[in-house]
Amino acid sequence: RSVLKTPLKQAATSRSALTEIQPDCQPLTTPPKPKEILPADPWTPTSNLKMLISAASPEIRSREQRRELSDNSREVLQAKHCLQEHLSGDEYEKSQPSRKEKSLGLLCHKFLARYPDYPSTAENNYICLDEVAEELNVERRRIYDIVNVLESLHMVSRLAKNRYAWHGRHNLSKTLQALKKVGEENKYTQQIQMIKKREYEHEFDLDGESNEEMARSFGSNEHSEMSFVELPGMEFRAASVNSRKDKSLRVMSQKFVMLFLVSTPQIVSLEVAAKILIGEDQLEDLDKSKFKTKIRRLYDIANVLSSLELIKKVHVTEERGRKPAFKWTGPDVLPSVQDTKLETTSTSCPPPILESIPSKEQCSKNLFPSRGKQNFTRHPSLIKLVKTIENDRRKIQSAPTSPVKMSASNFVFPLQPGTDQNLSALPSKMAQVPAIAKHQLEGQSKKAKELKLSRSALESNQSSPEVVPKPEPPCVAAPSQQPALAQPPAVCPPSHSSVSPVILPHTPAGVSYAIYLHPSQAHTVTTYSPSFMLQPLPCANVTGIKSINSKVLNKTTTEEGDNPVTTDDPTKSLTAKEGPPIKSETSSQRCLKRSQALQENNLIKKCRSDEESLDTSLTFFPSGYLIPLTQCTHGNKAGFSNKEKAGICSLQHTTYSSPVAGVIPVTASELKAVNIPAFQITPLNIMLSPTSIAAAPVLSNSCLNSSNTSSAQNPSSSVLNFTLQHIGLIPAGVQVPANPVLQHMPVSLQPENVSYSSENMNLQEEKVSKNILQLFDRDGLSEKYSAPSVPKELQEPQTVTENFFRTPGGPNTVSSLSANSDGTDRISQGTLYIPQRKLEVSED
DNA sequence: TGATCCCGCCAACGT
DNA sequence: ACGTTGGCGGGATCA
Repeated sequence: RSVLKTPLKQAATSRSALTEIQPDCQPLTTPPKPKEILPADPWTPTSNLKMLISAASPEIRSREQRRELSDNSREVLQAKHCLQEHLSGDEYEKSQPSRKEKSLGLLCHKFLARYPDYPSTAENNYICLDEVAEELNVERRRIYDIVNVLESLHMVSRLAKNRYAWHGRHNLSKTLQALKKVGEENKYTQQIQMIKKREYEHEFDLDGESNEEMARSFGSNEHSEMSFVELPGMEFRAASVNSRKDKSLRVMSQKFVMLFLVSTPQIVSLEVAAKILIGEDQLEDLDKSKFKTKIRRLYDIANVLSSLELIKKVHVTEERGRKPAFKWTGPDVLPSVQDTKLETTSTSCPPPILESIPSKEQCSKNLFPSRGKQNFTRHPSLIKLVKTIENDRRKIQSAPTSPVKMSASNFVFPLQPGTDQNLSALPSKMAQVPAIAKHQLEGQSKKAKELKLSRSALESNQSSPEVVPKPEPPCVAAPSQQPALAQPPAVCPPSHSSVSPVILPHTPAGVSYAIYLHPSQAHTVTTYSPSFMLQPLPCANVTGIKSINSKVLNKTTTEEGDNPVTTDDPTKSLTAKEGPPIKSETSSQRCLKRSQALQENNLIKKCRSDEESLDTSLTFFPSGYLIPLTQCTHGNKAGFSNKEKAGICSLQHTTYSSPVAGVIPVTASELKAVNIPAFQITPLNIMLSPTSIAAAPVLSNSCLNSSNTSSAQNPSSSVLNFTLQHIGLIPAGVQVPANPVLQHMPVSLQPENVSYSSENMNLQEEKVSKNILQLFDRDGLSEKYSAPSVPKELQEPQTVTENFFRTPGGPNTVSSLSANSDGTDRISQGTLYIPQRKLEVSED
């Protein structure tokens, strides 16, 4: 009896079942907060279907969503109750959700249906886990599963406990690019090949040794540091302590995705994926249970990825049999390029080191220098510091974050006192700024203290702290050749104008850092630094190695056969070392340092951000995370030639030079005060907290200029400035532009959408101004203006693809697959060539 | 049966 | 001390 119940009650039921074990049902699961927002959709047997359908069409989805949101509330609640009552007695076998109805995939669909793929900045894109869980009638645990993988794709980001920000697919392409890069760096392709090869050999007999060897090579390979490609670590905080991190679903998810992006027929079997992922963690004995567990997790991930329509389940039939696998159906990840007009666009793994200016992609690639768990290595004091900071930040964040039941009101600038959004949202409200600012700044002094502390801590930690003369974070990879050139991604807190806030962890020669701006952050984040991420660029290893590898690979191919890979095999050695011995060492060290540096940077950033804004919207990126680089577009080699220039972030360069952003040449001195990150994004949308604004005066100005708006002109700005100055947030001389108007630019303005060609830029510019005008026109702004979907013209090709693949029943790739899978297919990435006997992919 | 993967215990983490 | 996250794997379902 307990079994059959209304869906709603189901949870309860199951719990009761457990009751035997656990008398108290509630206690086990975190008690659902009595949230009122009930499920917008009463669980009807068809609700799932409905959801699915709506999910299928973004338009419909959003429409529905809106509707639902609008009427959720009491009525719904009551309805629900009624429903419950009714149902309770029935024989709802049907509703008895057969397992499938409870599947993660479905749940994910429902989850996704709640949010638009491309949310406008203006909308309220917050996700409250409690609410969601309740509305979807699932335990929170399940929501975490979903959110975690979404997080790995940067589709959401955690704001505070129980709260996430929804970014939708805005960052997707960037993220994927970054992941691809990392995947390439990690040599996933090769690993995959190895595994396949191994399997192949298995067929014959070679297992034993082969395995061992595999393991060995594998191990060495990974050991090369990927162990922790913790790209995923979106969470900084967690980072500080995290222990579970490496196993995290997030990480796994990213890695999993990488596998797809890296492999040629973009099909990955669970088995292979599991092996690789396991291998990474530790090439240990391929423990059966471990393997099994891995597979389980992969299913979880696959389910949500499937819901996102990034992959789809297929079956690969090989001699051995039919193996479950997944095929990438997501957007093609372009190899970078298009944006880098000026630069060399090396598509596939260009050698970072030598590369003068890394393209955006490259940056991403560099993001995750393979490094071991060094991330965890940070100095204790740092950790502590981080924690402190983080905590502080959280507190701050959570406060303003109050539940705002805006669920229904998503859009629009909710004016909540104390929220930066308010500022940004309503220009007219600028008058309120002072008050708000004050409010927000309450903790300022405290923060300042912290900052100090943190800084000191940092310094102490730093073995050889370098003060970066220029706060500019270089987004470009520094040429490895220049050892001395460490690019300090320093972000300096403008307000304090401490010149070199960023003490760069001194990096070993050749290491450069890049700062990546998370596109999504643009809206959420305040101006500057917080939004970016410093990345160490792994320069040393890729280039040379790669070429070597390919060579080797070729060789291997030739030799390919039964012989297990022997040590002699160049491939192996390469794999293991990842380059010439000397180099490898260096590189590893670098990696380490880099990571440390990264962390430090992050810390710094955090501190700053903390200091600067109490704002909830501030988000920091953890070092380990892969963050799509918004615009590392024009690389500038020039910058690297000398140290001074080095200080300037290519990003900035880009930014400033970009028409869109409003080009404002920044002088070194200016740089001090200004911050890079704010760059182009600024024009788009920045939720500025008073503080943050203060922080990036220059930027703002640039933005304004570009938009024809002058900060100075806005009366509000003066108020703001006054306030800020008064409070001491900004130096007297500094002017903070009030450009709230700009903050809520339509999505299309997002950096990622900015095309790099001049024409496009112009286009964008136009668009921007238009938008701006619109903004001005609307006095209220209180209404959500329709979020402009990204104009096709502005979209990158991939985007199109993305859309395309969404089409139900889209092109089936079978045919294309077959092309690749014929016996001759070769691995494009230049890895071991492993004969693949007819691969048949069957879709379900 | 093997492929899937739901469910929820429970530990790490956070406050 | 309690709430939040989320690793993990038993074992139920599905195909």
